[in-house]
Amino acid sequence: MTRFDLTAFEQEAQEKWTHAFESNPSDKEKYYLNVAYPYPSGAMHVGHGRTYIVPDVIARFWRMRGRQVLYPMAFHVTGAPVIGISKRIGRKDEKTIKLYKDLYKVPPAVLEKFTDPLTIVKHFSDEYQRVMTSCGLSIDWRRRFTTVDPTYSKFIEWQWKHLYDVGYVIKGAHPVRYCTFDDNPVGDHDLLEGDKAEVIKFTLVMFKFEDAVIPTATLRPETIHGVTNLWVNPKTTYTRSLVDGEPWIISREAAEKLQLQDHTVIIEKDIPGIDLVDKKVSHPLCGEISILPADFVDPDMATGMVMSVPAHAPFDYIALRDLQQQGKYRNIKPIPLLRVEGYGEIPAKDTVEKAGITNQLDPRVEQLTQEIYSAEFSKGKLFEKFGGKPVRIAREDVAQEMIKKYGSAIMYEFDTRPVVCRCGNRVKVKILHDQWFLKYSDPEWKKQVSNQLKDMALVPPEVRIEFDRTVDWLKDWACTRRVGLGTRFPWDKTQLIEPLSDSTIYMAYYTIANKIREISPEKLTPEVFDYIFLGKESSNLPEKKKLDAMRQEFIYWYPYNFRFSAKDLISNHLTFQIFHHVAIFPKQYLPQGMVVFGMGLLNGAKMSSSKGNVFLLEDAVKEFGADTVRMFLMGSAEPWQDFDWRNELVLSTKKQIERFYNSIREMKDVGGEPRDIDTWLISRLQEHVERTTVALDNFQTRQALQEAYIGIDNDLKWYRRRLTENSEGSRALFSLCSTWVRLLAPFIPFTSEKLWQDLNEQGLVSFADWPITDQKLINHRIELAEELLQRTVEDIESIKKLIQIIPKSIIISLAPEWKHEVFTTIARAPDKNLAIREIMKNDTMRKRGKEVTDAAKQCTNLIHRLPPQIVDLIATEGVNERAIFEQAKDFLEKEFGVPFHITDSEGSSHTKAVTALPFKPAIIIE
RNA sequence: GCGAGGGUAGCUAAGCUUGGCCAAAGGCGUCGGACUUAAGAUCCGAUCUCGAAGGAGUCCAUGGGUUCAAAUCCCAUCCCUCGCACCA
Repeated sequence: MTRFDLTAFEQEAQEKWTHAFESNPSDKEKYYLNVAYPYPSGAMHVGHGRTYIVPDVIARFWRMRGRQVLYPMAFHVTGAPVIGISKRIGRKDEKTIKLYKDLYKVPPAVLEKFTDPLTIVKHFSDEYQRVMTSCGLSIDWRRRFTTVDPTYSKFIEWQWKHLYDVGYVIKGAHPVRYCTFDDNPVGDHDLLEGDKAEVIKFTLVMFKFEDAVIPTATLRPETIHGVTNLWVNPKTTYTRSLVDGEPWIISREAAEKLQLQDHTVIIEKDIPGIDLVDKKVSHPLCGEISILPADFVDPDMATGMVMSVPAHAPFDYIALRDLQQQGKYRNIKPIPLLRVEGYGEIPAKDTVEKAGITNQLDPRVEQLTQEIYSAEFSKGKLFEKFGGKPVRIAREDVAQEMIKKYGSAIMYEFDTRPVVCRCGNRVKVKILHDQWFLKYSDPEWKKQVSNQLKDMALVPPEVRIEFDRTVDWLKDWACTRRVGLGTRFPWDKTQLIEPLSDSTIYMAYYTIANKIREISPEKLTPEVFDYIFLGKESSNLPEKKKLDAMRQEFIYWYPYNFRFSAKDLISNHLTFQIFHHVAIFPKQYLPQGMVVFGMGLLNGAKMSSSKGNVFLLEDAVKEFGADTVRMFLMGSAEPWQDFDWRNELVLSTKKQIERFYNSIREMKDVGGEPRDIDTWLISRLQEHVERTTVALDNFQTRQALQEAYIGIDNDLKWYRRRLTENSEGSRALFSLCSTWVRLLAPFIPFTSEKLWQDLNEQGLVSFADWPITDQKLINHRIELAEELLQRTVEDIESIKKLIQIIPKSIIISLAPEWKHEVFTTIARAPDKNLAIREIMKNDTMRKRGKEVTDAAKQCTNLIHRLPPQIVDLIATEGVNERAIFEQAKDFLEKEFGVPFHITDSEGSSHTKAVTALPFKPAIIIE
């Protein structure tokens, strides 16, 4: 007998599988599923494992159900991360070296070559394939590619030509976070500090000052009507600068910033802030006012000069109050300009006084500002003399008017500061020109995507809302980059197509990836792809025969049935890919469905390579075996839920597999005659098959495992208990073995393959027929009988435990016929509360009086406690309780070691006997 | 802040869509027993409280409400996770 040895099973199965999952078009109906391909810049951890094992289980399930299944894989190597990694390794950055050497276990000789970014992705692509294979993923590896293959680039060029032709690739200007030291835009991950900072658009209100202007930045241009003064920080040095030829008074920081925002700036001279105090400025909308000193003014915020609206801005109010308390500027009064529900005439005054703020540097002032800002924006209305419009409308109108008439400009600034690049340099806002966008804002395009979403299956259904919202919210997407790996942007060869934009329709590329390699890249003109994917004929197509084969393959596989990915990609990739599909492919080739995954935890904490909190997939496979890893990952949570990897739990999964293996090996050769309990076992099995199938149909891997493993295992426990002495069961067990192995084959394919062979079944279990439910084998009568027996045994056990006497005999006392009538009447009644009237219409019942009403109450109670199917069965088919207990007498006496008597409760002298109910006989222990 | 999801016994996790099968599945842990020279493994049993009869009491983030009946429906509050774009 072969011992349980997962490693041996793995080796055996791998040999048989070498080319088994290479999939070509056939007569069978297809099932095409794919996953977001990995970016191979590091080793796989168990979180990745689940991402690829879930689709594998589904692939194996449908393969067994007779579909032609395609599960392909490729590698996304586009983008900048590996560039950074290779640089860091090049300059011997300790943290990086440690990560790659110790955690990812890259041999020193290989690590040396990691100064070349392509070597990194090549190394880890191979490793990914090796580890994925060791997990038993049924992937067609002939279709593997990377996104920097010349052939793939040709495909991307074709895709982009289409997008361009329909006007979805556009050019424009765009404010970005920019590091002047790196001379590059910076993303969140490039930031040391300020990763939540957003770029905000300010209006510069231009105040006339001598021969120059003082620009003050504001989000609330409509409050110009309430300006009483300007603020200057007396402790800061300002500049007089020529901005586009016009003299502006701005902070030193502002001068630098404006240069990045399409202005030419020449600093003429410094002006100490103190020198500006008490000077006069004017604006047509508020007249002449003074510049006052205030410490809260930040020279690094926009222009470094602020206009003051003390009636509506808490900062302004407090600063002014502080000055006035010193006896200065007593003549300046806050000028209200709008009314907002819930506040008095001067909202800033109300809130500041209510909060008891005494100092302009109090951190709470920031909160108050936010509060008033949103209240006024949503509910505020300007006074009649200023037009009477709601604030949200007036704001836009005034800004427009100022730009048109009063020389206002736009300035971009962060909402929170500081924002610091990884290089240590301060990040600023720069307006990028020649920036290319994908026009996701296009209403028509959005509409097509929404419509397609309606036709798609989304798993779990809750994510639909999130998709809809994403489509709604999506703005234009900057789609080119200056650094990284990838395909050159066709309309500006100095730029590259950005990684999230070159990975949107590659699922179509998989269908031809193995064949297109035979054609040299330079022959792959857009016309070639037009033919393959869109069926568009044109003259001089090269290698027509091969193209035809590819066209056939595309038509066969496309559209894909399901795409799998983690939930964090909903707001970008998963939605992008629908955009691109609807823009390029006709309706019949558009995506059919998506399955969204949860995250992975390790011992309760989020898995993260950078924090070292990872468990490598390869180590897991070596330590526990591939089947164990698979079964654990599939069984611990449904795919869309977060799962938590804990070694001790994984270990118990391994024991379960071993128990399964041993069970099958013990049961397969048993040859006794089948009896009622075998009928029961096989009947129950039908239901487990049904439920497992439904669960997998719905991608519920956990639910499926509970049915297919625990459900059947529990039945077997009862079955063994019910066997008479010296019996190991019957030959019915063989059919259970065969079914059971197939049910678990998608989850634990290695062990299943081994057992399938032991059962002397033909071929690979990976391609065996998925079990189907046989209605003829379902026997409700016997199931009901066992149910009654199980419940009675449980009751006896719990009574025995409670009364602590050593029983000499046990009497099962059955309910009389009239109680069955009561039970049935109530069970059938649509309104259980009215059933008692129905019963009392019967003369013989009425004569029994209170006895009947009591029984009715008890029956109603019992009916509510029993599963509805059971109640139905009792009511429709009835139960011959006496026969059941007589037949099980031997079993019961064996179980409890005392003689059993089956009697009728009617006429019994035992006080307990009256408690007998249908399906709940009275139990008398003596 | 905005958007989405979630809070269930020592832990983990079903169930809540379609209120009564719910003291609430399964797993882990813990305790007891069997086996064993012992340990481990395995198997059996127990695991909210009370109870010498299968029952009762309290419970499913918190506080209200609807209902004969609520973990499940409604309202409010508190807490947690994820996404928010030039990044795979």
